[in-house]
Formats: sequence, C-alpha cells, structure tokens
Amino acid sequence: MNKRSGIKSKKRILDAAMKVFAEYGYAKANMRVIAKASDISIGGLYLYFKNKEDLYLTLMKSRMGDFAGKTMESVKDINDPAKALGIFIAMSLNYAKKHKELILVQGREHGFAFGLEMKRKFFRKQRGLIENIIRQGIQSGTFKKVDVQKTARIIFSVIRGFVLSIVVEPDSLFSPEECSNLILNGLIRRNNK
Amino acid sequence: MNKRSGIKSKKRILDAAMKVFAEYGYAKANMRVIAKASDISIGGLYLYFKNKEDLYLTLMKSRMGDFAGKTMESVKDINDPAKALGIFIAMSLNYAKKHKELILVQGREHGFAFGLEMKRKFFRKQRGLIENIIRQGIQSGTFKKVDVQKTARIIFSVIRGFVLSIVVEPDSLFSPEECSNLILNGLIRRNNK
DNA sequence: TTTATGCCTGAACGCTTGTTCATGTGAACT
DNA sequence: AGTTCACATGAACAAGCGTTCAGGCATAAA
Repeated sequence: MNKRSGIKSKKRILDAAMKVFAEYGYAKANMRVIAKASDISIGGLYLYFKNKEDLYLTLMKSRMGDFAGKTMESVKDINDPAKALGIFIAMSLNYAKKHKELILVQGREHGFAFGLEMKRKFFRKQRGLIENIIRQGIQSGTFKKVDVQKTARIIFSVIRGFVLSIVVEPDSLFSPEECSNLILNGLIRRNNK
Repeated sequence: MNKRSGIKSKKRILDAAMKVFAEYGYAKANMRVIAKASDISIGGLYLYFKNKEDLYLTLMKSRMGDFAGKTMESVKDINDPAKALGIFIAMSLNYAKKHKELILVQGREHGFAFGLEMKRKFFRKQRGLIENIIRQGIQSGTFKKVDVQKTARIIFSVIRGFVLSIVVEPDSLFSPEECSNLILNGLIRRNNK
C-alpha cells in the first residue's frame, strides 16, 4: 500500500480528520484514530501536518472559508434589502444544517484559545455583510433608522443560536422564512391583521 | 490541616471546580489541578464525587438550576406580554453576562454526550417560558397570530446566540433593550417613522 | 484508654496520548 | 544497473491522565 500522491493523502487526511473531530471533539480525538480513518500510519500524519493543532487549524480554516464564501456569494447581487436579508438568513441556516460536521467540531471547541482568532475573523466578516444590507435598507427607506452595528449583532445572534441548536437540539429548529419574518416585521400586531 | 466539615469541603470543591473547568474545559481540566484549587488532596475529591464526570455533572446541574430559577422568577408576575418578553430577555442576557463562568464551561463542552440531556431539559424549560408569554400576547391581541413554538425557538435562539458571543466575542454584545425592540417591532419601517 | 468514625492523604498503578525516528519501499531518472 | 527522492511505516518514548488504596489523624463514644 505504498506510493500514493502526497496531495491526495493530505486531502484524505483532512476529510477523515473532519469526521473524527466531529465525532469526538478536538481534545478527545487522537492521532491514532485519525490515522486509521485516513488509511495512513501515525507517522504519515506528521509528514503533512506539523502536529495535531496544525491539522485542526488547517482543517477549520479551509472549511470556514467555504462557508463564508457561499453565504457571501448568495447576497451580492440582491438589491431589495429585505429580500437580501431573507436570503442571507436562509443561506446561513441551510448551509449550517447541511454541514453539521463543521458545526459539531466548532461547537465542541468554542473556548479554545487557538482557533479563536480565526473564528472571530469569520464572525466579523459575516456580521459585516449583514451591516451592509441594513445600511442599504435604511438608505432606501425600507428599514427603520436603527443602530446598524447593534442590529446586525442581534440578527447574527439568531443565526449563531440556530447553529448552536443544531448541536444541542436538532429536532427543534425553525424555518428561515419564519425567522426573516419575525426580524423584518416584529411580533407586535399593527392596525388590522 | 485535618478535620473539616464534609459539607464545606464539598462546596469548596464545587466552587473551585467551576473555576478550573471554566478556564480549561472539561477534557483539559485535571483532577490534580482541581484538588489543588480546592485545597484538598486528590484522593479527597473521590470522597465526595464518584469520578470526574460525576463532579462535572453535579456542578452543572446545580448551576443551571440557579440560572433557570432566576429567569423564571423574573417574569412570573408580569401581565403585559411585551413587557414580560422584554424582561425575560433582559434577565437572560444580564445573567449570562454576569455568570460568564457557567457559559464558558458549557461553551466548551457542547457536544459531549453526557450532560446533553441535562442541557436539553434546561433549554426546553426556558423555551416553554417564552411560549407562554407569546401565547398570552396572542390571546390578549397584543401579538400577531404567529406560530407559538417556532417563534419561541427563534427568540430563544437570539438569547443562545448572545450567550455564545460572550465566549467568542465579549466585545461585540448588544443591549437587551435593542434586542427586545427588534423582536417586538421588526426592522421594516411603517407609516411615518 | 481503647475503639469507632469521619475526614483526609499522596505514592503508585495502569492506561492513553502526541510525537519522534530509524527504517522501508517503489517509481523516476541517470 | 544504480541512485535518488518522495512517500510511508509503527515501535518506542516521555509525559500526562483518572483512579485506587493502604494508611494517618482528630474527634466522639465506650
């Protein structure tokens, strides 16, 4: 079982590591299991990654990049701010639901010092997107004159909370439509209906 | 340094364990450090707790009980549903901010199989509270006729997301007032202002 | 004083972990 | 054919972990 492409091996390791990390979390996942899942030897892992932390960080960086890219792309050409917000929310929730693995791994390592900066960067980026949508909405008169940053934080919190629910209570999720609807229109009844 | 009250020792261990778990997370926290922080021997720990898991679970159960009790008490006598929701949100956010330790520990162990049921129970209880408020709001005509359960989930998600932010980005929190305002009134502008 | 009881100790055990390194192997080039 | 080089191996090492247990000490009861 010798002689394989280095690139393929690296990819195989990353894919396998994702599954293992998702199942056990960083601390409990061990290199032997990852090696076996990658169909490579323990020593082989260290050919491609400096150590366990390097493997984890490389993995998270690449997967979070995908995530951010997808959501970003989904709103860039929408002009109606209400619609843009709805689509952003829908994209985020659906992507999260479809890629539970990533959430699981992330969910298990929230407090870790390493990787924290990476997460913050990701979150800031996502929040920036929401801020832009809100700003446009205010400018066009569609939205109220709210505090852009704080409102973006609240909306982002809903998404983040949803994502967390996937880990803890996968059975009690809500739909993107209802979520957008509540945020856009609020809970209090007005005029007629 | 002998002869101490068993009850006091147990309490001392729990308090110390909270700090250690908060700093290191479950997996990385070790019994030696907890023992030292509790001013007791390693063996001493095992007089009060069957093992590490038992210690962790006992700790979480008691602290989450407090948390739930406080928020519950804060809304039980409020009749105006909008106000009740606002207070519940404010209580939750403020309590979370004030007791970051608990959040930290929880935040670090989200995926763990053990303790998951306990968390679910807690979450269901909290969500039930929100549902009741919404139901009252609809009945009294203050709120729209929304889907009670799903709306409660969304609102609870905001709170959960906020709580998560405490761990990841303590500098980008939002105020309870703005949060309630967005949920109650929505983002879209109406009529005049 | 002897015995019993409750609280406490920490060396020692067995196991798991991340990481290293001497060694092996096959394909490509000379 | 020999040489080189990238890819791969897994036993071995050192460190850390949770847990146990034979024993110690102080107070209360006999």
